[in-house]
Amino acid sequence: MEPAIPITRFFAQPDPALLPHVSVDCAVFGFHTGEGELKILLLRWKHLDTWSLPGGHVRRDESVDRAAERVLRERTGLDEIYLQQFHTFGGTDRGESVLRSLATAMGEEMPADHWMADRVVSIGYLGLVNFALVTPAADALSDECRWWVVRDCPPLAFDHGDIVAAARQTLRTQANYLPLGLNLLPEKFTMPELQRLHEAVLGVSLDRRNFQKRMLDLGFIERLPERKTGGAHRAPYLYRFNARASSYRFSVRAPEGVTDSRAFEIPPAGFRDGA
Amino acid sequence: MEPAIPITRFFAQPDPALLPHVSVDCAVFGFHTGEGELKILLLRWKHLDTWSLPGGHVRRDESVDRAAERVLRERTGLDEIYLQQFHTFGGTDRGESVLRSLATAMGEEMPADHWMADRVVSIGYLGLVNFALVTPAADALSDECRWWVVRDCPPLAFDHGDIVAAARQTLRTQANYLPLGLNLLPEKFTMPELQRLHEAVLGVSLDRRNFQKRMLDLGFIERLPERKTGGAHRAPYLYRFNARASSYRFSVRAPEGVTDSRAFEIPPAGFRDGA
DNA sequence: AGGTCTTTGTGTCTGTGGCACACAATACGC
DNA sequence: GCGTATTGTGTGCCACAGACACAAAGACCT
Repeated sequence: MEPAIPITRFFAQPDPALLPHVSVDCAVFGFHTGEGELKILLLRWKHLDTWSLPGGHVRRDESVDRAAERVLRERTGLDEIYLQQFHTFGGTDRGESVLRSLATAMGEEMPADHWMADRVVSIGYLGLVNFALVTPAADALSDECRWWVVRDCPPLAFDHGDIVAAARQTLRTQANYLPLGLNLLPEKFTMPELQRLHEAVLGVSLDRRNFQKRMLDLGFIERLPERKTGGAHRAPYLYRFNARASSYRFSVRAPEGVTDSRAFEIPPAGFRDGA
Repeated sequence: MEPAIPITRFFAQPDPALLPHVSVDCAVFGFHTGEGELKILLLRWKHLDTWSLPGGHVRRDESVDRAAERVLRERTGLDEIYLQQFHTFGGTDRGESVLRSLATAMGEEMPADHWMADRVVSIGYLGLVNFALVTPAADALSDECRWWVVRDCPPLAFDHGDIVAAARQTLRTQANYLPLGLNLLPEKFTMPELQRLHEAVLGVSLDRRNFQKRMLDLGFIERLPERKTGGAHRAPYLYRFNARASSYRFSVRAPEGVTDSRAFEIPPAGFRDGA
């Protein structure tokens, strides 16, 4: 894809194509159906044993949303990804000094007033992907890009720990009203798989029977005639998300994910049709 | 408060105390109990018949949250304001050329590469204030600062129309679970006043009896022995928000307003206590 | 003073949905 | 064939939202 970029470029003069002081950071979640674990995509910095979220600066010719899409395309190989902005992190010290450590470790020079070590406001994006389709790829500043089980996340650089915590909270609140599995599961899935996904996101155990009823009542999924054979015990039916659910795929959502669809609106109390 | 700042300063060299490319815009809502109208605070640009949201650049020595607080302190005279970040607007053209029109109209010079006309990513904040306590004050670039009935909002500069629309949507989703009136109403208020506030925010009419029941069930307000006399017809009781509700006042909230309190969490489906 | 009108305070009924829990059906291993 | 684990389906209870009835209170009229 991208041509290899010389490392020195990052510690040289400002790149005129990039907008300083603004970056995007993406908390990308995937779900491993076999293990039943929620995972997150992390990068390991070159020469440092430090992990962080995939992210990067915004190009002057792209919107912030597009920047997040580009970052994720480069890290995952996927072109269409569910992405949602969820919060912007703008503290005065978000750990920019990590970049100095990196430069030192790489034997590079970083001027005292270097633009990348300047204060950066970071816009957090929540990404949901089909685990099986992702091919993690490191970037110019990192050695490794791989999935981590969210429960066993390593310490993260900058304030990325806070960003992950906020992303997980966003995920939890949305789990009850959104077709969460739509972007995280393969096309066909079983009810137990969907349930384990919800349990991993919410961090609680759910009643099997009530869960199934609720999922079907939401009207997002439909049962197929086929069953999943091969496993022990009774063969579960396969399900898939229907057209109603699919209308949510790939859309970068407005504030709180509630602007553009009825499904996101929490019904008001005491509502009456009369004017 | 602030010393008067010479206009030319804004069109001179970059202010080293400010962080370029990043700004905050505040959608500040108030509720006029008498009129029963939801209002929003707007500024009119000097020499132009154009209105916009109060906002400004972020200082290098303050967090983004603090910047929003500072802007609102300057515009309203209030020190403690309910503020919540709700979305970041980062399109490639958010209407920065308005600033060029302004400079021209004021007979000022604005260099082609001027820092203020450069692309800006803006972080939107939702503010809720007690209407009666606000003393609107214009800033150095505006002639006038005043309340507008939200329904009759004039066209706004930049993409501020989108920002207001997003803020109103955020308000609507939160109206059902948050002590909305806590920050918008005076200390003591009647049930009809609270209801009119909710109706103004939601844009629907609500059943009086069910509304009262619901509000009391939420446990945020308590009835006082006093009644509001003077008006015609039966004198309504006065209510006030209790300690439980007050814990939400003045906190700049985390993503989607759901991170730091149970009250913001939407209960999961199929929840069970067992591990 | 009594009647009328409007607004507020309180209660009832019903439908829906969440949640706890029971039972039948299916697939595998012995 | 039988036991065990898992899945599919149903039932009852309770809380709550929503529709609606009726009583109480204050101001104004005659």
